[in-house]
Amino acid sequence: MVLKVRKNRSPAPPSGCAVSECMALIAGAWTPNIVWYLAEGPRRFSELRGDLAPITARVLTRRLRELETRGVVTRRHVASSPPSVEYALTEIGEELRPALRTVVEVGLKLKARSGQHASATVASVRHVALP
Amino acid sequence: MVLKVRKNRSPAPPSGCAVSECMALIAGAWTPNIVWYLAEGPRRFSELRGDLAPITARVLTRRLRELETRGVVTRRHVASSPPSVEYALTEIGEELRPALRTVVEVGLKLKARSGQHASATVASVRHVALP
DNA sequence: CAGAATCCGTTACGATACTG
DNA sequence: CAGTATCGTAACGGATTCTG
Repeated sequence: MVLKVRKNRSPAPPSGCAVSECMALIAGAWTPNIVWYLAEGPRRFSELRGDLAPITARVLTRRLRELETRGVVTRRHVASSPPSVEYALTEIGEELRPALRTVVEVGLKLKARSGQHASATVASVRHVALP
Repeated sequence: MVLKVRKNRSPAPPSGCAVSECMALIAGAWTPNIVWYLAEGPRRFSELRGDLAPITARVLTRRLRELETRGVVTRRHVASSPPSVEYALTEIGEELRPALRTVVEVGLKLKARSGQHASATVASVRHVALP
């Protein structure tokens, strides 16, 4: 399951806007998903790759680096064999959880009530374990 | 002030993901801002254009149509002179407010503590009236 | 006023191959 | 395992022009 935020690209985005820059935290098709999975605890790179199904290493790396730069996640080398890297939410990063939860709840609500194949839709909602 | 969610484009995004589709609600560089401003009450097209500063009519229209389709906002023709169109959040759309508020709060927190030009940054935060 | 239509630059993301 | 390098594509958004 993926927590994608689609279509948020902005080639020449509006600047000088405080709120915009805040939303940039969860910008990217995969970013919210990454936060979502990290909310369940620290996780290694390869584990995240597995969680996020078809994501490519390239994208995952980029998003994690960005989140690290912004202070949302931490990156830690683990001296195991083979060596791995562990990512975790920072204290402030954790605060994004309720926000994501809310958006997902609203999304599910809208999905359910947009009638038609509502039942089918709801049925197709795989384990959306709200953290 | 703009509430942009940047970099969320996805030319060939991961599909079949419930959570992804939920986050798609606030996808787009301007979408969160639109919701943000509509949270203060119904608003006409031209008013939103003014609120969202440099946004183009084309983009605003697209995002509003999308939000309308998803059931986040309503569109209503007003028979005034000149005629105008009024947009408003739906009941469910209103529920996105706390989520946006949270993200903005976290963003401001991170911005403030990422040191360096922190004071300058904080000072430059114009009226971020959390609705 | 509220938009639709066109053209176009930018870039997030995917796919693939390669490295320490 | 955890990336990095290159290439190609889709679509977001900006600018401009035109219409009901």
